[in-house]
Amino acid sequence: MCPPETPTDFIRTIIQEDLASGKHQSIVTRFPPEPNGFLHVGHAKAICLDFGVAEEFGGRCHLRFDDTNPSKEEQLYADAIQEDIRWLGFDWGEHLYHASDYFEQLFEWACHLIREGHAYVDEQTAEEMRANRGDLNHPGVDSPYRNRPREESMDLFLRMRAGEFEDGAKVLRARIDMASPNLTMRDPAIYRIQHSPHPRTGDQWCIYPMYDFAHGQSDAIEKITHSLCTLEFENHRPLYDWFLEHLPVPAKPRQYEFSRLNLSYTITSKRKLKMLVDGGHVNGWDDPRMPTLCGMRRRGFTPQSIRALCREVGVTRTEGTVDFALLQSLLREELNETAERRMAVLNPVKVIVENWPQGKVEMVTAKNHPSDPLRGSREVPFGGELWIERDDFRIEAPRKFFRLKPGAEVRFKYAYYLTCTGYETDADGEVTEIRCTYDPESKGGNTEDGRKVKGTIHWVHAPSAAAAEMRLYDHLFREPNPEEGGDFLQNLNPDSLKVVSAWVEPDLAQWPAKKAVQMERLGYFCLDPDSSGEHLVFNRTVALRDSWAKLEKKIQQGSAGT
RNA sequence: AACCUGGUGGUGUAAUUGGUAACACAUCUGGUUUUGGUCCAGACAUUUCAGGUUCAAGUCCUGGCCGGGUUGCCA
Repeated sequence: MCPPETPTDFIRTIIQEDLASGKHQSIVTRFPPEPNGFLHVGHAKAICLDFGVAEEFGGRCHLRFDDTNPSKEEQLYADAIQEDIRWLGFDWGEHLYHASDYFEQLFEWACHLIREGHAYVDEQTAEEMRANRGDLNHPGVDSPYRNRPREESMDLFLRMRAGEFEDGAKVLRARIDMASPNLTMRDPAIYRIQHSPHPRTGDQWCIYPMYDFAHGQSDAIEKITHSLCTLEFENHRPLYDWFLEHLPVPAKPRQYEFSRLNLSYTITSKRKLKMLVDGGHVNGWDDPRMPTLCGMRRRGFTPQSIRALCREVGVTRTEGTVDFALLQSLLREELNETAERRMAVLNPVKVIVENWPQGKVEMVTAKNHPSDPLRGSREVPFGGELWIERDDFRIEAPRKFFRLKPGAEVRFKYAYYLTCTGYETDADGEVTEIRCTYDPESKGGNTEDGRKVKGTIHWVHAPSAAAAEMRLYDHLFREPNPEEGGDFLQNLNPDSLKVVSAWVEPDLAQWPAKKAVQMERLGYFCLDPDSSGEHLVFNRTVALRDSWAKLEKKIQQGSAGT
């Protein structure tokens, strides 16, 4: 067990110093999603940081929706976002806010800028603005409207609000420096005309503030002390500070940037995720293969494992890609402790026990957890007709294959030792039935003579088994970097979802939703919402480590070479 | 090419602020095991390069090299 380590990183160091120096009595952070899509693992890192530091330092964290672009935002997303944050285990208490709560104040501040000569209404088209902005190597050119009288800008801005102009006809710009080497400082647009109803303010407004004009001021209004965001906003920090300096704001929050989370085999671009959904490459935003929090939840990932991932990767300014295997490892670490064991056969082949008394069914005792006796045990039916994994039997087995093969004796876990006496095949050579004899002296899975039986396999009693659909997942992309080659859609893994018909032990027929289970030797599973009393559906959250698969591959390569 | 920014094992982080590279994942070796799981033991880097300061440099200085971001009326 790992001790409860308190993470330390450059942001926490800054906060500690600010607290120690008395710059702040307590800290306030915020998580500011735009309600235009679903949250994904990348957001989880920001959420863990924003809410995490607030918790650690006894401050608070606000949930604030950055709802400044009504043409893209919907209440549906805002609701889903709240559900996802709560699921991760964080709580904003009373502190739910919206940038739209501040529209009136923001508007006043825009007027203030105009009055001070720090903003003007531009009438250039978007194309003209772009052309006159210059580029990386050339300074921009002043707009012909840049030096118009303040009164004129004020009049126009008021009329913009009054709805006199069409979308895009005019725009309010901050008057900063068209020659700034930082492109975001070249007279950025701060208000645009958009005649679309807002989910919260309805048709009250037809002009909306841009992100840059809303974010820092919202932070100031809420007295945010540390405004944490990802690296792509670094270039915006001078503008963030510029507004705070030129406006009569009640506080001077500071922005700090950290690098976003990248996971191998995963994309976390809202736009591209949407392409996967719209293109039918996945079955919706909560498809268990999606890196969305709702998808991961459905797949069976736990909030703890995602939080553990965020703790492990830390907070820095260096950009990199975290191995997806780390998340899986953390998940297994947790589930190994918490999940009870059950048995299921995914790719069944029949076993007939020749010397088993006709029609007899015997209950054997199986532990619910291998190392935790407190989890108890259950009685599982065993008999003369069983299902085992096709893969646990070989007619001709490679060296070191410890499972069933002609003449070999293996342990049927918790039941008996069985020895393979023969098998049947169909016209294609496919094994249709395996015949065995059992040793009556081996009940429970051991004998008094103490003889060694290396192989142990799982099984399900055929007559009492329940049918279940098992959905087995693999990476959505076959390349660690989905962008490899330039087009992520070309790298989709055609085998990312495999659906199989399985047999499961009777107990699984009433398995509770949301409860993780380890199917012995196969992996961790959970019930899918598609499941019904009639039709069981399980998702494999993550497979167990499989060192045999590696060994076998090596054996094959070795024999191929000789 | 301008501005901003980053560079420590395969990957992600750490290193008492100048004192001789630590942790996790991954990989590989062994051992235990009624899950080829778990668990246990071990292996794997001269810190982007070149100089310099110093008794001592991943940490400081100088100069290269390489990577990322920025030219929305998106956030």
